[in-house]
Amino acid sequence: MSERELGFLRIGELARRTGASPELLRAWERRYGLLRPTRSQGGFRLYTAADEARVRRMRDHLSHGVAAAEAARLALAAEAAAPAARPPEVAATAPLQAAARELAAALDQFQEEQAHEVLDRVLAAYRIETVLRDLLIPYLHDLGERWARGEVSVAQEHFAANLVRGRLLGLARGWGQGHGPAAVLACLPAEQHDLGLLAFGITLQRRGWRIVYLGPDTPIATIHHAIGRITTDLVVLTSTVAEHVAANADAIADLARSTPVALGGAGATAELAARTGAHLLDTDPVTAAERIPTPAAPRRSGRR
Amino acid sequence: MSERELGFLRIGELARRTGASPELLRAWERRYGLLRPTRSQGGFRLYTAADEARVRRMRDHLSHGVAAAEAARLALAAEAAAPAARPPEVAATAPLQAAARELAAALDQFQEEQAHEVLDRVLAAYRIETVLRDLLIPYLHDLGERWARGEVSVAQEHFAANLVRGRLLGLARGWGQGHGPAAVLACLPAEQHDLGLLAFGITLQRRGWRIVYLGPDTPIATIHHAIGRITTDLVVLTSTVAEHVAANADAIADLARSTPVALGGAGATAELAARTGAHLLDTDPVTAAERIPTPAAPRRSGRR
Amino acid sequence: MSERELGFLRIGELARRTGASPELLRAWERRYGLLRPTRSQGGFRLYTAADEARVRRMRDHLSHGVAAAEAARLALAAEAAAPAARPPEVAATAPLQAAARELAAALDQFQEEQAHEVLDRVLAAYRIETVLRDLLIPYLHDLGERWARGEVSVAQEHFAANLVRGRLLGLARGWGQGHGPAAVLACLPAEQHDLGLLAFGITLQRRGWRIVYLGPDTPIATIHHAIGRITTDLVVLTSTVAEHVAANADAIADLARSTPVALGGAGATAELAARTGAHLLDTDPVTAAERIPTPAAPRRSGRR
DNA sequence: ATAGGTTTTGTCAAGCTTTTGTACAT
DNA sequence: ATGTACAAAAGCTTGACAAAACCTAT
Repeated sequence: MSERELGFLRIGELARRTGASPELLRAWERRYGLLRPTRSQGGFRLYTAADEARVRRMRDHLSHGVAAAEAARLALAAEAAAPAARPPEVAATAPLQAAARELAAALDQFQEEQAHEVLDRVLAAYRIETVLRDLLIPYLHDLGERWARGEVSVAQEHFAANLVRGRLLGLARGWGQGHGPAAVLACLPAEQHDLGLLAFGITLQRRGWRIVYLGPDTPIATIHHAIGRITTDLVVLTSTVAEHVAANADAIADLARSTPVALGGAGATAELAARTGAHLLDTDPVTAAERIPTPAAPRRSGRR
Repeated sequence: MSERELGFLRIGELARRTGASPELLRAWERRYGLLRPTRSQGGFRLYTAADEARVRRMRDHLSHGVAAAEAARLALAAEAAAPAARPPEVAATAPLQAAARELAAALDQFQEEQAHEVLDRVLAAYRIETVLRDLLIPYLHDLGERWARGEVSVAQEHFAANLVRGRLLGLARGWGQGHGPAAVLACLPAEQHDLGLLAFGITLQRRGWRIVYLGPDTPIATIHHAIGRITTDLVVLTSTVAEHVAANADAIADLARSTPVALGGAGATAELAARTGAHLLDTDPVTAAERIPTPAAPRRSGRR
Repeated sequence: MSERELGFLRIGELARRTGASPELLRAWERRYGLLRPTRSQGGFRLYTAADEARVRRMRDHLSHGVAAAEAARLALAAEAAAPAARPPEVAATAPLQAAARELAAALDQFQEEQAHEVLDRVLAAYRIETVLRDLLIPYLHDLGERWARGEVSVAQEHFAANLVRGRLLGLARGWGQGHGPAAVLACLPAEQHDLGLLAFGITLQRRGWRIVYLGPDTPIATIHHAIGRITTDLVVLTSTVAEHVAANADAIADLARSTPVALGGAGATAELAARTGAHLLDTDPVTAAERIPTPAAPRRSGRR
């Protein structure tokens, strides 16, 4: 199970690899449903690597004296449990919370594949905004708290954050194209946490905005430079530390005189917003983005 | 060292593991009720890991000089009853009816965002089966009736149906994976309504089945082709028009001779089911899927 | 006797280097498409180093007991994976072609999981527009042609189309929200092929539009109803059959008098577009969507 | 503990089809 | 170079068989 062996095996090769005769493999299929190969155009059985693993488990159980029918049952059952492909009725009441627990469990164990699997499933079933607001942001919040309490190592936190960042960046792809109003997004100097800002940007983009993303630790001067080159309808700045916001208050105020500025993150207080003339974002990033009004909606005609 | 023992052992292997002869194990069962094995289809005793532990305790007592009858009593007494916690079932459908009204209002107005928002909320709180049976299927039914009465335009109906289809296909993602029994799902020729069939498939998948989905307007002949490539345990065909079922009755009967076939949708009548040798699905798709028995193990052995 | 064929090998030399006879190499090309040599002026096959490597992989798989058809598939698929790992984009479509082959192989075999795996991998590496234009649309086109030639059964076609539709509808989720211009999308009456229209809609949405999707087989009259309820900037109609367009020409012309209409699909001809006063979409759906101008771009603030 | 019968499970065979490397004619 | 043909190898299905393992009852 090392590499991406997407290929199919025919029965002879499977037999050779597992040490079970073709006749026996067919009997196991017929009697216990151990294998369910697809067929070639001409009807030959085609097996996958997963099938090979299952036969191995079967043989293993047999060598331990388990009767064939039971060995097959066990070999099959191992699959229902291991890949959490099917959330086994745990917490049937709140599927999304169950998914959050699954995600946490996978990431705590450095199980990249299973984490992606959970995210794939959830993204297929829910709107992105919901996944961000009700799954990923609470998860990241919880992760941060567990890290603060020492329940999670730096390695686990980094692993999880980077995996989530990768997914968010994937969702963000192409967010700068289109014709809507444009927002410039940046973390204030010294601020490294950009996941909330990414969620904000994704939500905003899905409401018709174009996003110019400057990311963590951005000097205010850089923002001036960006604004000079792009018609900008909104600048969004975030920081988790109020002191860092305060340290940049004058520059922010200066910026806010020429362009609408919104201030978010745990370090953004009402007092600082008032002082800088910025708009305060005081809810979760998704809700905050949904509340941003669209500037000067174009009046369209139905008549031509 | 622990989960391998989830399987059953036959008497020979139990004897080998515990050092007690099969005859002795049977005698202990008969005389002291030490063991209460389940039986295989053919009558073989099947023991669990708990049985193995009990035999070990028995032998242990015996080696300490305790008389057999007393040893058995002790070995049995050691077992304490561990009551299993039962997950509470949430079943209040009143909020779902409210959600159905919200959904209808949103879709009637071509409000995609609100419709998705309702569905996200409901899916986050209820089991998928519940959402399908108590929200979406009633909603679609109602939509159809309003369309027939001319209260809803084709545009509204198309818009709503396509949005719901998108959500259902999202929930369906990955339903072909796994190693459970496989069902091939298709609408009969000329039939375009596949939403009920999607709901059926999603429910069936969550009960361990694999789904191969062929969708609307599928010629019967092509199902033979699919079956030739996939080990198929069930074929499900639906149509809303009895005449369309009747027009294909011979082909369905032919199919039913080689594979179990179930017939659903408003066009599936008891008479047609009897005529074609198909199983009739005469409830809502979710309930119908829940009633499909899982083929425990392919019991196709050639006994005579 | 010949020009210097820089870096190219002829079949004899390739045979000598790889140990496969020329006849065998030709058979592999014919049966599995393993090689696609360019030709010399006189018709000789000219192979590259990549071809040689591919033959080596093929032989390697064969020596491991993999059947020839599978060995070829793997040898080809290896090309899809390797370059995809590298930083992406820049219109290198060769890996996408390989991915298309992988996708075709998976879907032909009703392998849902592997098909999703290919799509996940590609979507993680490329822009959606690129995946649509260079992978999915060519794939669907090819699928249609193979179906017409009888190389693919209706079951395979249905299965593939429904899986792709599920992915597209997933990508489309939320396309009706936001504040951009709105487009109403529909297939003309009798038209069931909506995948191209979905691709069109997704592209348009990513450029800032809002989409109202009515889907297959939509009566023109009902579009009026939708337009009456939504401020509509564009109506897009498609059909693969010119006769169906012609049959609705008057209604389309009527519609086009009050709202901009674009006409796409294989059934949309310049003549019909001219007759109905509709705009002709005569490229692939993605390119067509990218060429749609945004109506009356709002002049945004950013006072300077 | 033994006898007599049943179930389970690995193996085999007959008759036919598909796959695949190689050969040959044009 | 192309296309067709061919035959060996590998597979398929159905049906059957026998040894091992297990049953009950005496």
